[in-house]
Amino acid sequence: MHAGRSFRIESGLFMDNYPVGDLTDIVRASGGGCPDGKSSSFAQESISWKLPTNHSSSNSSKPDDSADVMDLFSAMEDPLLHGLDSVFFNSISSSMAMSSKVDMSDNDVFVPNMFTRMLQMSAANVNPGHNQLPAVSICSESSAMASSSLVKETKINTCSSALVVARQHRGDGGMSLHKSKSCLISNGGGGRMQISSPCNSGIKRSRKNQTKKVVCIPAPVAANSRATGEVVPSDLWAWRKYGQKPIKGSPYPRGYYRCSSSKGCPARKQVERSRTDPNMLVITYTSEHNHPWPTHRNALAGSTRSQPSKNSAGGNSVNNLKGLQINAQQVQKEVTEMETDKASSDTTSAMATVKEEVVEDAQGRMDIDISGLPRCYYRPSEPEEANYADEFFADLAEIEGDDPLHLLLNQGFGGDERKDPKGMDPSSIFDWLEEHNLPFGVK
DNA sequence: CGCCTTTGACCAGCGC
DNA sequence: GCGCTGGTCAAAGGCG
Ligand SMILES: [Zn+2]
Repeated sequence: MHAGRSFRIESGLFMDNYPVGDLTDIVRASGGGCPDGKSSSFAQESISWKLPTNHSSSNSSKPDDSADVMDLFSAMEDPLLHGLDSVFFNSISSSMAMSSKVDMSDNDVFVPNMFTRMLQMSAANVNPGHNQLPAVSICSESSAMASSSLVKETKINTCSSALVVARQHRGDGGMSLHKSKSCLISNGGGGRMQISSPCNSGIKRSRKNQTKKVVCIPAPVAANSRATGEVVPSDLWAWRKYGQKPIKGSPYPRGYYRCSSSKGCPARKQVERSRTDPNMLVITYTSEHNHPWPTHRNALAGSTRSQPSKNSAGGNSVNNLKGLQINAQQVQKEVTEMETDKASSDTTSAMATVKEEVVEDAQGRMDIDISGLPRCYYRPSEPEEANYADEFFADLAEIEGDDPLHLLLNQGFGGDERKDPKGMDPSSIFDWLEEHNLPFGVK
């Protein structure tokens, strides 16, 4: 089986019509700005925040889940995560989100939400027009699926869009990961994504073997709509597009991006629209950055221009910094990191599978990826698993009250549609947070 | 001037 | 070995 990974995501909402093909916008946004010198701050603070891991019985066995979790987070420093972060933000902002479900394989999965509060925050202000709030859920390994306590509790109501983040690291040997089946998400030839477990150590892996993180996010409305030209999801890194190709089976082309922050950086990212739901973007991150966040988004210089005639959706992080806009629309996001190991071949259904794996993994170490989550929010140090989420949110709530976030959110949503579509960049948020001394930094 | 996007060509992996 | 598909390279052109 080769690969055909495909992913099917269904969401209840539809935002705009996206013209086929323009991933560009999306990506661009992703370039997000990084906190300039401040980035260091992230690094310094290690976050101990952890997600509750007992969810599914499978891994429940592990007493030390927490420990694992910790590790996981430690891993978070991974730059890749940053990208996710950004995504997260975008999603948050999403206004329209209705209930959505992500479906990989045949199983429909509903993800619980986290960050609810955040969303809520944004909700009110953000979308005045829409009452519904998007809910975001994160599935970490632990939480992976619905069961995780954390998630559940946090869940907010509103229509939620779900965010799922799963990350899997493969050990080199591959074996480290879980056992067999777990990791895989199978692809169908048709459109499903498959993640296979690294079990096979023997396999040679070339490109495919690289660790990949797949994130599904609702395409920012703005971003998509070229007409309006809006926002694109951005992550904190600067990306440069180096190719685009039509993908078999999908009406939408896939854009290939590489990190432009550092020349030697192997980080890559692929962006494509979900064939099933054009509103969803599937972003695949490959390789990690070999450098710290760009202090300045230099590369950006040109970025903006990227969409000359088309739409200006793309905002570089740079841009973002300036104008922070956050727009998000739906909040459904799914992230899965996996190694591509085709070898694993099991096919199972995707989501379900994924989830399980995640859960399972305790030993394998699928890490949870919170990556999707904004680090900013992670609180350092909290021992209790269950509560993390709540606390976390609580914090958010506080923030909410304060408004900084509001500001950000509002701005974002408010939409400057007019001219600067580019805007929303999570990164900006980070900056903001930093300024305000909000807890953030995960790494 | 620097960086970006676009786009066709080239290369590698995989199935037949 | 061939063809298909996906991923990357590199030239050309554009924008700020
Ligand atoms: Zn990089």
